[in-house]
Amino acid sequence: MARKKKYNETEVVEKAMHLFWKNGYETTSMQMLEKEMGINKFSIYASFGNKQGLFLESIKHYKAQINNIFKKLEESNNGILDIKNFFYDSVSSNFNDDNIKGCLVTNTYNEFSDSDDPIIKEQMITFMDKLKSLFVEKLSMDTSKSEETILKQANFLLLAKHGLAAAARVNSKEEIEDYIEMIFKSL
Amino acid sequence: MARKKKYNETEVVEKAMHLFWKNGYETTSMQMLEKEMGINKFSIYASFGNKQGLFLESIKHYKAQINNIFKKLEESNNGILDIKNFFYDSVSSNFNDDNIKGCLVTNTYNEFSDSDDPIIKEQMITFMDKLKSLFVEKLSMDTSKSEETILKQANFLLLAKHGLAAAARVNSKEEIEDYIEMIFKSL
DNA sequence: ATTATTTCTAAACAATCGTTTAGTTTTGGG
DNA sequence: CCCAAAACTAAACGATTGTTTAGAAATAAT
Repeated sequence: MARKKKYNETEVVEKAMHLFWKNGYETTSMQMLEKEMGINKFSIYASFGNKQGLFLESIKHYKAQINNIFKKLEESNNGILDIKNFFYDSVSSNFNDDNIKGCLVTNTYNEFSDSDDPIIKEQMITFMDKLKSLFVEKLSMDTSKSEETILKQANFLLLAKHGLAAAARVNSKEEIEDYIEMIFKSL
Repeated sequence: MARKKKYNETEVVEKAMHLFWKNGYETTSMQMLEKEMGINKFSIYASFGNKQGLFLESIKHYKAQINNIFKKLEESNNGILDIKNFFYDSVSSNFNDDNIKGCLVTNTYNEFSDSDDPIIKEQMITFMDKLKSLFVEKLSMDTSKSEETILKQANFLLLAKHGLAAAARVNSKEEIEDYIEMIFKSL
């Protein structure tokens, strides 16, 4: 019927994701996105509506990308050890690529902690809730633990993961690894 | 010789500090600062040069304000327990005032982690270095610990403090307190 | 080949950013 | 009293933000 797009939408979303990941939502301008994605502003708006639409699509893409880490956590059966491996897996991308800073979801959670964008906020909460219930499930494998202990430890792990993502933005690999080891010494 | 200022500089800096604390540097606009400080843009520029000057003055004010927490940590002699109390003291302001989000220095550290503003960055590094050496000093009071263990634990505590400041932005008092207790279980 | 439809280029949009400037008001010293 | 110096008000600055629009280029179906 008409002309065909010269770009692949998932490809340009991935490039946008990396930019948001590195700089955060507000700091990333449409101008930067244009350059990084290699397409015109018009095309961005045609494909994703607006900046927020592109951002939400980037987060979706991010979640899909780290889904294999989650799957590994879900499918294994070694209790706390699985969580520890999950922590290591979560930061591994930070050491392979200098352009990556922490966890995109956690970064966004921090950036919008006092904002009131309901759509973005909901994305964050569901992510965190899923993580927490996974921790509870893993910890429950140790039948000697009381329900109260499990909830406390799950909370601890969630905050520790939150802190890990923050630390991964500025600290070295060695510091991060020492940190993870220490976290699991107390459990 | 001439007219006198109608405002007190330290008073307006304190108000600016709270705004930066809550929103971060970039998100806080001169317009918001005008309103919060109760003075005109012209007066802000006359007193502090520019936005960055006002921000640096806000950080100075922040450091002076939490200096008593540092002093308490320095002057006491109960080793690790002092550090634990320091952690509690560090987040206490978050529970008294809803307008406060985490630690201003840590927030700034995160916001500018990949920026290259040398002045602001140096402010952050000196703060973190001071904290680390204080941790080392406290941990060294336990003579049974090897130097390697001390350095590892100091690193852990620094990252934990970093994570705590991040968590204090979004988590509840109970979650924070559980987190602190868990941190010190492993030491 | 023509036509309808969609993509693209490029310019412009209003709003806001940090900053500056011109002009008025206040005030203390001669 | 008067004048000079500083502090105020308020408007404007150029640059950049996210978003929209007008028109040219391209393509599939008739």
